[in-house]
Amino acid sequence: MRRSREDAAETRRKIVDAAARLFRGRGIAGVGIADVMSALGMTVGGFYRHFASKDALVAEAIEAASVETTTGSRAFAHAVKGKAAAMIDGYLSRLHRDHPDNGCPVAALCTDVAHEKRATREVFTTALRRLVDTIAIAIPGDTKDARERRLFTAAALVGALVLSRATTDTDLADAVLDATRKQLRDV
Amino acid sequence: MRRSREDAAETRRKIVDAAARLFRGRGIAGVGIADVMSALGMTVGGFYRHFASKDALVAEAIEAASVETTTGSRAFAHAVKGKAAAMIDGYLSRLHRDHPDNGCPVAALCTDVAHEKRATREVFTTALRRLVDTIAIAIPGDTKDARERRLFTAAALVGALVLSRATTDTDLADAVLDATRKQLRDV
DNA sequence: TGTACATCAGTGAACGCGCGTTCACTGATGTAC
DNA sequence: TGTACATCAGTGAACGCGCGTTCACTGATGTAC
Repeated sequence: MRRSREDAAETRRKIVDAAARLFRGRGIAGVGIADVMSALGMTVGGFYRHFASKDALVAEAIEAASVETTTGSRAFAHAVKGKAAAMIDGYLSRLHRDHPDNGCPVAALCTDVAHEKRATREVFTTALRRLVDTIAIAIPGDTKDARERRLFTAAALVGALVLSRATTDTDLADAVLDATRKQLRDV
Repeated sequence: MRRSREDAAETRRKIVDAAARLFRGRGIAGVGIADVMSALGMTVGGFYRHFASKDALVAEAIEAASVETTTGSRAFAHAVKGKAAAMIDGYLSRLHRDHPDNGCPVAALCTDVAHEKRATREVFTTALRRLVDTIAIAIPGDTKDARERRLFTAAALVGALVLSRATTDTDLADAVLDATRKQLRDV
């Protein structure tokens, strides 16, 4: 039956939130519309009152996850002006590694997204820029070197997290995180 | 009809080669058994004379791609003793970025693999070790710092390549590659 | 060396399943008067 | 403010499609004598 506009808007928000969590945790191909809707205790049919397609949801979920993780006081967003160490430690923490569903969407979906439609990849590109902007709080400056160090830091952070998650050898997984944390601080 | 043992062995090799190329290029979920077999001009049925399942093929394809890219004179394998620059330049080249199907399987499949079966993830872990061993030709030494720099370099290389591939903004994609190349050389 | 039979690589159709999407329907909400 | 009607959020089943896997079959290859 019909729901009030506020209820409908809240349902939409809940769909995006659940999708953002599920896609990061199990990959884009690993999550179906039915999974997302049943996470809210709803059935599939209702989904298409809110979104035109799964692709549209994927794009919005990445955007939401990106904003959520880089603004406010979430996870690695503990970026302190001119102090890169705190942000690096947060991003490369075991907590962040072990909870991808709640973490950086750039790290969680970077190879998944390579095979998605252009619109989705553009949202991902915006998410990457947002990550680099967050790093800029810790590594400020308008010099060429500062800009390069931000991009370099982004690459090292994402690479280390992704490799640490993919590895079954827990010693190696921890070593990648520790080595990257230490070396990045010295740069 | 039945083929000779040599023919059969060659077919098996061709299946692994085609799979290694296709999985890297289009992702594990993006490639079906029919795609792999039709790349050889064969039909699906024959596949199961050689492999027990798609999972088994995935594992073997990753292994093959890993060996192929880290030994001999392929792509980024131009590692020169004590000279990291050549290897870094090769790995972070536009050629490598624009041809994932022929490149490092660790970079091509790092988030895909996170949602695969344990056996596949173990093969991936071996591939990561092999990448670090290749880096060890350029960055040798048994000190703690040398070991850390190898893991750090692996993270930065993989992260930069993956981000450069995922980004739609070609300026940003190139900048990530260039910045990482430059910064890694200074470490 | 030659012959009869067993083996098995590859074919092509079929099966079962899951997934994205559609649709007729329900009944509460929103709106026009 | 009250009433009659239109709207539309959500249901649950169905559709179409692609994919991994199976299977009966074919005929060349390998083997036993």
